[in-house]
Amino acid sequence: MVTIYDIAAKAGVSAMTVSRVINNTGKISDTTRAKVRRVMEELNYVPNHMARSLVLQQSNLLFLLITDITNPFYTTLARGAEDAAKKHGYRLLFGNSDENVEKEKDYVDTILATRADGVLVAPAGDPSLPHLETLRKHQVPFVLLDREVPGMDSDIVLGDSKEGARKLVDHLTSQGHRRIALINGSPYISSARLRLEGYKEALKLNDLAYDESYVLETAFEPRSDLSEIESWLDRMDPLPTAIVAGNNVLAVEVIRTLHGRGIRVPEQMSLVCFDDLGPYSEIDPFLTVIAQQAYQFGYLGMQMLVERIQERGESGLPWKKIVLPADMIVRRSVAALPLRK
Amino acid sequence: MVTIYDIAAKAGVSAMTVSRVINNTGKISDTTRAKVRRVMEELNYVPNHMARSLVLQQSNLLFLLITDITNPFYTTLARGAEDAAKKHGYRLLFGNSDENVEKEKDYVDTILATRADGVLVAPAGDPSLPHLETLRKHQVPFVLLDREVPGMDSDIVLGDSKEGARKLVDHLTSQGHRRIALINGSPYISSARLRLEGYKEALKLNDLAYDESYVLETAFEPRSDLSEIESWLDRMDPLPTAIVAGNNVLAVEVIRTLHGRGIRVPEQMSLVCFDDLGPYSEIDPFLTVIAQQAYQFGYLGMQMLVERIQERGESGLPWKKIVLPADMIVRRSVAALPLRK
DNA sequence: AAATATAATGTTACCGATAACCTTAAATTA
DNA sequence: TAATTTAAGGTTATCGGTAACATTATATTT
Repeated sequence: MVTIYDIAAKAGVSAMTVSRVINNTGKISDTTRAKVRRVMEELNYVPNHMARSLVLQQSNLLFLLITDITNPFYTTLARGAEDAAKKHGYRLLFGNSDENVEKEKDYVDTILATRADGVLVAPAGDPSLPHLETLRKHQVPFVLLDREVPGMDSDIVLGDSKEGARKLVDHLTSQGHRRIALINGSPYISSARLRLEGYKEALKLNDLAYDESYVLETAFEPRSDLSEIESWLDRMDPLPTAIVAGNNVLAVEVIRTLHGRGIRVPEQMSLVCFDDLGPYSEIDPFLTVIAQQAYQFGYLGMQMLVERIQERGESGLPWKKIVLPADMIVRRSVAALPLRK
Repeated sequence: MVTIYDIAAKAGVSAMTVSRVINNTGKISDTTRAKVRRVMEELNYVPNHMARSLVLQQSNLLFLLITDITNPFYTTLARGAEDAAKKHGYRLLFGNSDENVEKEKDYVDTILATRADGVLVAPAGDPSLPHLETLRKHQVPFVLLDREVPGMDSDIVLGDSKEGARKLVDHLTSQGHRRIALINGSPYISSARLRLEGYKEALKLNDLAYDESYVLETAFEPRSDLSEIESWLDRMDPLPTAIVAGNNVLAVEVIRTLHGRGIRVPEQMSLVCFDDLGPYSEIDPFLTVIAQQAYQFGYLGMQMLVERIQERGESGLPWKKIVLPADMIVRRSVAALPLRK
């Protein structure tokens, strides 16, 4: 590896002069600058980021931790974060925790070890608390995305999950549905809890009874094993006429399972969910969804993060919380039921 | 930031002893080890990865550079790479170049600067050559994914693009199609070139004339502006009865454009493409595709990369090339045409 | 002409860790 | 008992940069 000392020797100057040329600091004669530049090109010099960060005590690196890299919600969010980071001159790297608290911990270690200047975290869930505490303890600025973690105050960008769930249920009841089931993520994830709450509230407001057997709490990330959904469907008697899915992944798995049983959507079962399916929903605009503004989650979150970093912990501004609206897109996955009674 | 010197002072030992405890090297008494460990926990010590890498001359970090983080092909590939990296005890970070050679250069700089131990690269295209040369010059082991770059030999994982294109065209002709158009990625991308070649060859074998106006060479990544596709459709006279799309993104854009014109797929236009739409194709198995084994691209590529790294450039084994088969999944996006003449 | 300022560069110490070598006391062997 | 191992730990130099201070020659001011 070529170092500034190699450059210095070949150019007949001191290492410090090379450093000055690289960083455009101090006073350097044009002759020397040109000479050093030439030698740098000749030897293909690349600065050693680690040595630099070590002495400067900052890395200029930012991280984005997402929980499911195959989910269009998070990849769109990533694009937003990327654009905002670039705008502010930061480098952004991604990590994928796979909704797995262990992997998340590994990434937090990597983040601390590489002395990242800040992190955007979509936490795996409530059990992420210790990781966030670690970040806080080490004074790494972070902004949470999509999910709150009880016990941890911070800047955060959220979607209006409760309102979203209410809208979905209201839409279903407006189409005549009265037996409405919910398949949701883990109760250790704040957004899942709020969606359940919104669901319950909307049922009550529509004079519908809450039936525990109509609710399945499982995982937000894709599973190859659909048996949990299968047995849930077996358990419900009578079957609901409509299902609310806590996110896009669950919606897809429900559809797969239903298709396996020859149940068609929406003819025999209506379905709505949170989060769109990415650009691919355009092929066949089918699912009625709460289309969260994924790109904004990333973009606004990154903006808050950069502000925090640049403020350098001096002022201790209060934590900011952005709640993005839950907009419903009505498409074709809900059947209108004949009014009964 | 807590350092080993803080630990050492508080534990009443030397920094070297702390280092030994951390790395489980040398001989340390149980008493001392326990004492050091306790202090480390008390002070929430996290090793400084940069200082460590600086002296060890290796970072234990691997990178994966993809060109479109919103494309399920690449995210699935990323999952494969991740799993393989984890299996070998490496940390993996992601970068997204957005099919943009400039951004790709930034990432290459980051990679060099952080002294990554190796990189998995899906290159943006032929103009990526200088970046790869930079990596080579700095002796960073890398494995190419999905695309060849003329002028650069290396380990590589490819799909059988030519064969894939032939299969798609053959399938279309077998259904009676004789006017078959192609929308493809940039000719500066090897896979796009091979797909065009396969398309031409298959036309010839089927006794169909090659008509230049039936081919549109554009970009593989999503564009908000569909006017290029619009004017291509305007230009073709008569319209083709079927379109081959060079990847999933293009297929989606074609569908959007066609829908905008009230042209239905497959009733009025048949459509096939490379790469599946991720889990979401399961909702409505619609598009007939060449389903490349995205996960294997990442998994096998990572395996080759790790082998290269561990071999440490000593033996200079010949470059390895893995060509994954092009398997077609026939679904419903192709209409059977009545036989004419 | 002497005093002072300034441009251009060099020297030294340090960031946080580890390798390589060194020291010391206790344990083992001859 | 003297000689030799061994266990347990310390010292020093180094990785590749940069901040802070020092130096030198030239230019400017009085």
